[in-house]
Amino acid sequence: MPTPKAVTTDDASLVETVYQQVLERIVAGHLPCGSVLSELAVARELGVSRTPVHDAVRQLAKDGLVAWEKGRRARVTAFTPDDVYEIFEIRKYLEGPAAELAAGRADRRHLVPLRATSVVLLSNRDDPEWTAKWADFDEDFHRTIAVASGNRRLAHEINRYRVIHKAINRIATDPELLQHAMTEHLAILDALEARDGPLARERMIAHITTWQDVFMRRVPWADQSAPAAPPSPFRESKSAGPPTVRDPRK
Amino acid sequence: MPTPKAVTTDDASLVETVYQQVLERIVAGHLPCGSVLSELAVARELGVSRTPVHDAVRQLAKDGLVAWEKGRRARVTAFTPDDVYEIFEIRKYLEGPAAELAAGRADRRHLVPLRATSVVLLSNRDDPEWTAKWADFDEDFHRTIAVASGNRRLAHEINRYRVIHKAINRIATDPELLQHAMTEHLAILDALEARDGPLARERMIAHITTWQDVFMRRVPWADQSAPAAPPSPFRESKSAGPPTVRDPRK
DNA sequence: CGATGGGCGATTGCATGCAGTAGTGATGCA
DNA sequence: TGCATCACTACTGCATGCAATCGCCCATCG
Repeated sequence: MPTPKAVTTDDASLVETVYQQVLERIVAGHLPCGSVLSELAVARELGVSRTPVHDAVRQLAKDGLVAWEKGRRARVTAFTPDDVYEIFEIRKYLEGPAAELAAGRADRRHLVPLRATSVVLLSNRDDPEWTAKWADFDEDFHRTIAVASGNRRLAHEINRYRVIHKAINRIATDPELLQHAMTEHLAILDALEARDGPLARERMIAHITTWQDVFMRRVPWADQSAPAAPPSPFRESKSAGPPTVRDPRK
Repeated sequence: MPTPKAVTTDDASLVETVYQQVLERIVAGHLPCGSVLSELAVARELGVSRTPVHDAVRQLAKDGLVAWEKGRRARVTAFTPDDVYEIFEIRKYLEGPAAELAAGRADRRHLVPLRATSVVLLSNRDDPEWTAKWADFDEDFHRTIAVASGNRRLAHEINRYRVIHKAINRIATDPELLQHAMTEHLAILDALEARDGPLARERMIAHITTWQDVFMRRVPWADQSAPAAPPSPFRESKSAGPPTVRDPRK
């Protein structure tokens, strides 16, 4: 079969397509955390050769979503509580300043659509697809602020961590929680519109902390299928400090 | 020739080896910014096949050191002044908190060697290899603080930006400048040893700002070989804001 | 009955082939 | 003489082959 079955209506390279496909599968919960990621299996499933899959897996490894085992096998990263804590910390370091910058460079073109969408979202609270729409808005919200910061590389880094965030976010279904998050979003928007940088920063950090607490408390990874020692990149690098239980916050 | 000429005394994968080799060449100034990066040429030069080179180039692209052109050609990233500014900003966002965290978790095992090395370095100021040793120390200094932060992912990200930093750092030869940097290093060490987080953070940010200013002022990329519109990743993504000359600082 | 070693299967790393495409140089026309 | 078009070349993307390695399973031994 020289011509594969054309995974999608390709406009980009196959590698990019495979990357997106695998990423989607990880985020969606297929390819559960800790499961081995067989290049051959993925290639067969997507109807492509192993080469682009190989490349895509390496990309995912760079993103920290896939961990190389000591051999040459790749596993979907199983995030430890430490990982989750660290990821949210870094999000604060990145998105806090981004919010502050965005307040200074605030552009109506950025902010107005966000507020409009949020208003719509708050009024149609019994929409059956409300959760999905909320997720879209959340995505849009953080991405817009990142872009509005004016620092393209910062936006790029924030986006990288949003991707990771999506991979560990399987619990955001509690309506009350989402409602609370929406309140925080609006508070941040207020600060942005008022061009109050420090306030925007503070509220963004508080917002991320809220979610950090939620994730750290619910600990959904504890009762996952993963047996005992789930793999994770950035783990085996340093043989230094013991993996002590981390203090909740500074 | 089934067995290539063994680039190095390989212990890791070929891809990793090639990655390091190319990275080194970029940092060293061979493979100047803006030059096309031919997979075939690299493969021939290193005596390996195209496959591992292809993988390595993709990795470098993920790191932002290589930019894909519209076709499928890769070029060594030519950093614009905007890029350099942004990179240093992000370094502040990452290394500032890292310093603060490191102050809180400060471990003698981390700090003592740093101070020892710095003392040696300050006494042998007429060592012919002083500049090289200084660079090593600088590397060690920032990496140690990153690790001492306790946030492994943060350390990883800081390291990523150190790599980029090395790629654009071709001017750090002014002894007076290095001397000044050493002073700042010591000031940061003082704060760390005093376990004063906020002060360490502040001094780290000031330190990075110093270098940011130096890089922005000397503008070494202006008289480089690159003709006019040097390519850079993260550039063509958004068609939004005009690439206005950036304000020096916030 | 549990642990350890050997054999087998599966999978990955690297090399190479093929085809498509972009870049480049030459040539012809205005 | 300058510009546009065309053909050629070279390089990259993807597929596939080969060999090495790793994991797993079973058999044998303590």
